[in-house]
Amino acid sequence: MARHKEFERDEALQKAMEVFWARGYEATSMQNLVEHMGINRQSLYDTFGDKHSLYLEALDRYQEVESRRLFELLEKPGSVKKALRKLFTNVIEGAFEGQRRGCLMNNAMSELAGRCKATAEKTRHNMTAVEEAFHRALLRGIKEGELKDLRDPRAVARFLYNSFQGLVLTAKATQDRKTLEDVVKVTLSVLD
Amino acid sequence: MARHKEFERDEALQKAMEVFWARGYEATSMQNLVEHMGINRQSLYDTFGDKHSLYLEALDRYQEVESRRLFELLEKPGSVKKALRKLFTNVIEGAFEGQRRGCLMNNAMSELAGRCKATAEKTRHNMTAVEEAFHRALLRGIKEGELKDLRDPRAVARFLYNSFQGLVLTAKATQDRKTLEDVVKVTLSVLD
DNA sequence: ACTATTCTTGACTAATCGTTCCAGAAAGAG
DNA sequence: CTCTTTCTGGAACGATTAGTCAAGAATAGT
Repeated sequence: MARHKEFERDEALQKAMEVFWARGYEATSMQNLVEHMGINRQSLYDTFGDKHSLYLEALDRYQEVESRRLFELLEKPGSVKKALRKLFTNVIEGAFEGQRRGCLMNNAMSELAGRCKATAEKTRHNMTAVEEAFHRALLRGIKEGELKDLRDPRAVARFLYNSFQGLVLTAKATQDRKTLEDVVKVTLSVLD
Repeated sequence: MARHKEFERDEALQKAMEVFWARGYEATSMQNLVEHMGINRQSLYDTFGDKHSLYLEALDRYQEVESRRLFELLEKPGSVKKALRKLFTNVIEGAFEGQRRGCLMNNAMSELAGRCKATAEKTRHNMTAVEEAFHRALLRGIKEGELKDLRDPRAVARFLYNSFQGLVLTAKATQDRKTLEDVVKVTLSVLD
């Protein structure tokens, strides 16, 4: 047969994801991708197809990697409330790191979901996954007696998802810690 | 002297705003703008400078027009809760109109605020204005006896802003009315 | 070693990007 | 009318865009 690839597909995809994450879809050029991914232009096209296909694959990878992180945090034994607070606090901390790239799914939703069906599909899938994770966490908190018996845990899970995405966005515009902490405070007060 | 402009500056700016609103900054080309604004390419540059300056002016115009609309809705005599519900419901309805362009400030925050100081500044200004409007509405509701004595109206106002922006975003990804209504239901339950 | 396949490389499309230039048409002031 | 200014339209700018081509280097199986 023939020779093997000289790069790891997953590593290259990871790099591509980071570029899209930081710059968005339109503002990212193939030249940017070639440079950051560290692979050749032709290899890029051979391996991932065109820019749009690569973007969609990057969304998939983000979904796998970042969702798993979220699931682990929420499913770890211990206080559900503390886990949720940790999650929201992480977003606040993100506002003070240099990049302020937000969340790739959030960005995709804003930039492309309105005019690209595939993107809308993937962000919707992400939404249900996150909502589901919140829902499971809430049910666990109730079962373990930490949370009061919420009237509608499904609605609260959706509410948490919404506030979470809102916070990611708000943290792009303001660096005022008090503002962001106020949001988290009131959001989580729904659980009391 | 010389001849007058053959177009209304404000009308042209309005058109430009609509294009940026629907397509975002990067995805909008000067060609798009020329076509939709209905003015000549050169006139565009003479009147508004370059693309970026035009975008910033479009943000200003959005701020003026849409904020006034928001203020009027919230300051109109009558139930504050109903006004808030109306505001959030409007966002839900927006999810079922063809365009799904969201909110220009929201889009700007997501696409540019992370890497453009001027945009960050303008979106931050918008945030404080909206937060302020929510705050005034809450105080009015309390004074008029409609709302209970919230512990921290400032924090609740920020929370409402955050949920509002979150909803605008969420409505880009999902068309499931129940999901969006669940979010509004729990969000507004904070006032009970 | 030979051959078949595939990877890598950099030059190369054609189109589009934001922006500018220029010539001429239009219109107010004298 | 003339003069002066401004608006208009199209052509053009160089840079960059996404994507392709062709040729050589590398490595597998035989």
